[in-house]
Amino acid sequence: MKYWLMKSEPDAYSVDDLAAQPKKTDYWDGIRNYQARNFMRDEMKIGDQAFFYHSSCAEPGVVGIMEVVRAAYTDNSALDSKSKYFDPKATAENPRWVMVGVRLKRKLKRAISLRELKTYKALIDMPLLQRGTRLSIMPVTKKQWDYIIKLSDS
DNA sequence: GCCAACGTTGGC
DNA sequence: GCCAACGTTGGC
Repeated sequence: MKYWLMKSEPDAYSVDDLAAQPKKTDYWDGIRNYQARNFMRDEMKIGDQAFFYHSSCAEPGVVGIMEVVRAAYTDNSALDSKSKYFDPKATAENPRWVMVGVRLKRKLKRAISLRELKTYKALIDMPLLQRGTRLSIMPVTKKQWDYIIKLSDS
């Protein structure tokens, strides 16, 4: 089982939006970056755990815990000319983009801000904290995962 | 709103 | 296949 961090802008889709879905389950669409797509397509499996991360907002940080409930499948928003995620180069034969199904397990008892994450030596290697990293989906090690869970629960 | 960093595009 | 131009991300 692997661990992940998935970014979303709360103005567009927040952890509370996911919490409001039936069974707190939804799909994670709109990923238009190859490296992030490849993580979903090649490595994400049912049962994997993922942090819900709020980006581009007043207090960026980790806010929730999700579980992958469906492995990668076609992101049809790429084919929908009315979608904001429309990709003119995507075709039915080669849709290019995939999404996964996710379920919110719970919100963290205490959100862990980016500002706080940066203060811990144990997390120094997280890609999230590396200068210039813009990946919207990135792997998290078990150590980092456990460390953040402990922070939020204590 | 600014801007550094990075990814993608497209002319050559 | 190079690389300049452009668009996007995302923290601040």
